[in-house]
Amino acid sequence: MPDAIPTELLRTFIAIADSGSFSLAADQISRTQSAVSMQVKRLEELLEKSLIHRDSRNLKLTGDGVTLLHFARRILKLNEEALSVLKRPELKGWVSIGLPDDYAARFLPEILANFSRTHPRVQVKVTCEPSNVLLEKVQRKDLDLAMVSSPTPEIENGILLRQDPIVWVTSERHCQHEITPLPLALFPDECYYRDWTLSALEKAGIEHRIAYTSPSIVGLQAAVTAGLAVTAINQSIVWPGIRQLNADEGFPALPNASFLLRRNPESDNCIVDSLADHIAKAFSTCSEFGGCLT
Amino acid sequence: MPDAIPTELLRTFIAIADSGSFSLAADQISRTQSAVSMQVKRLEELLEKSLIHRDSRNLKLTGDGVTLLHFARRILKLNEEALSVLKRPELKGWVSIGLPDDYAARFLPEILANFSRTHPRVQVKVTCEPSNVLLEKVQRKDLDLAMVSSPTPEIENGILLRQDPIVWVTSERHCQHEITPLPLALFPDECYYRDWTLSALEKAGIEHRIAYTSPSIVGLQAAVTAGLAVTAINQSIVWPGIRQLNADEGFPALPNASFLLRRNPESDNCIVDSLADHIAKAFSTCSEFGGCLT
DNA sequence: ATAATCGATCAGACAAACGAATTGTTTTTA
DNA sequence: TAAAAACAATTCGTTTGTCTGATCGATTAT
Repeated sequence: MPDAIPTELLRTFIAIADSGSFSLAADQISRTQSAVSMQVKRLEELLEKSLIHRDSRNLKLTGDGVTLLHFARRILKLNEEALSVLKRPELKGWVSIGLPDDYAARFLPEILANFSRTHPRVQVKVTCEPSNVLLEKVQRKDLDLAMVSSPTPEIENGILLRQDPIVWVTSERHCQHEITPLPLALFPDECYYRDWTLSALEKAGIEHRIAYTSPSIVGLQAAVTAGLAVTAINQSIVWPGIRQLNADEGFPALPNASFLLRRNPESDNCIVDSLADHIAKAFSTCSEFGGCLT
Repeated sequence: MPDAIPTELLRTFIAIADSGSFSLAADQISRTQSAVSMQVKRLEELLEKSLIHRDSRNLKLTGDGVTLLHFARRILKLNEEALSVLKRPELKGWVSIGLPDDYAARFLPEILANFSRTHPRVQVKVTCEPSNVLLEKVQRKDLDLAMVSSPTPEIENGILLRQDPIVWVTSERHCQHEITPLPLALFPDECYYRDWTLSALEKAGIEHRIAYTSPSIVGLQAAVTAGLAVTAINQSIVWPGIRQLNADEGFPALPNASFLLRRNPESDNCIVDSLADHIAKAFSTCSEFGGCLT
């Protein structure tokens, strides 16, 4: 049942670590030197550890001190972030974003829920199209933002959200992947994956046939889950009822894809900034999306 | 220049959100109801926002309240973690870990630095071998832990540290990757990659020759950086002076690999736990390793 | 040797926060 | 419908904690 560490004490501790002196830290936090000294004492008593080694002239953090400093910085950073989020003025307006429907189903609900909670007056227009169509729309300035799958991890005005390998998947309860010729469920035309999938199979010399096509992921999901065909999808959208096929089951490797956020440089208003930041942060910090929550 | 939010207020706020009542929250934090009420008032004045909507009978968080609650939980979690880390008893003893030398160079310095700071009395024995050799050593109980590259993301007694695609790399300043036959730098024998690399090239019908072999990654680094050959390595150990080759440059896709931490179930002492936790946490929270810092 | 700097410590002052009691409102029970 | 109970807001008096300012001892620079 440990007590919580008061934020003030941590702030002071950081000031000391940064300035290397109690007196300078005192200036920094607008307190007297004696106040700083007493705060350190309180902190050390609370943790029952020596944190700062006071030898003649120079201060030095102990091992525990260094450990605490890491935590202190993270805690204060969160604290400041909370304040800046809560203090920022309310945004009003709209922003347009596009992403493939498979990704939309997987990521959009959480992203939009959180975003619209912090920005209730912002309207988000969502467009679902294949990645290449979306990129064209961004070029033509029909979209502010696009979340796209790409064969390269870097594109102009784009930031990497996550590595997203393409994997073979089959039904959990069927063995379609052992049938010859291999029955495939594919997108019709525009999609990279179609080409990648087919050429990978050809190079590997695996006989196959296109058993099912659908312009939307929902169709492919149905076909694969029902055991009509196998397909290749981004790993991040693997859904319940299917399983990933490993290299040792004889399937050829597929290119590594990346999931990117592409920004229209023309639309430089703060609402677009805000949504772009929100998405980037979601992917770097949310465990659901492959990051971590801390 | 925002003030910091006192930890106490956040703790109270969480208690209210969890219990749904000021009075219950008061019990939970061992204060009176009036104290809770006043703390909420202080919090709302500090943030200049209404946080809790008091309508008849039921409390409900406002949008800002929900936002704050997220931050509050994260901050308090960090706070508790800091306390538990600093309060835990000092461990003494040793633990053995193995990992391929390329990963060792990339990840071990930071991991060991942090670990030995928090556990100065623990000695870590490090062994560098190819992944398959390490797995054998874990079987034979010669190692407590092993960090290995694997073609599958799941193995017995193992946890996934990160997806780690295998990628083609060439010198930043040379064009070895355009030469026919393609000059390769490879590990001698034991390594998966050697087989994967060669068979991928054969399937793709790309003429190649082994121009250079080395049992250690240092040798491959030298050969590739100097522009003597190209090779395939895990993406996470890409080093300065080389660049990744993309699918559109005609190179065949390679299997997706995973970077795993394998544990010897026999060695169940708390020192091993401690190092294993430390490594897992480093990969899930440290941006250097592909996670995030928060 | 003297002055200056630094952190620890003490005493007094002040303000912040608390507990207990009270009020007003709403919901539940009789 | 009245009474009781539950809940949060508020007030008041008190305590507690934290700050300032002064002083002390130790170390270093002049």
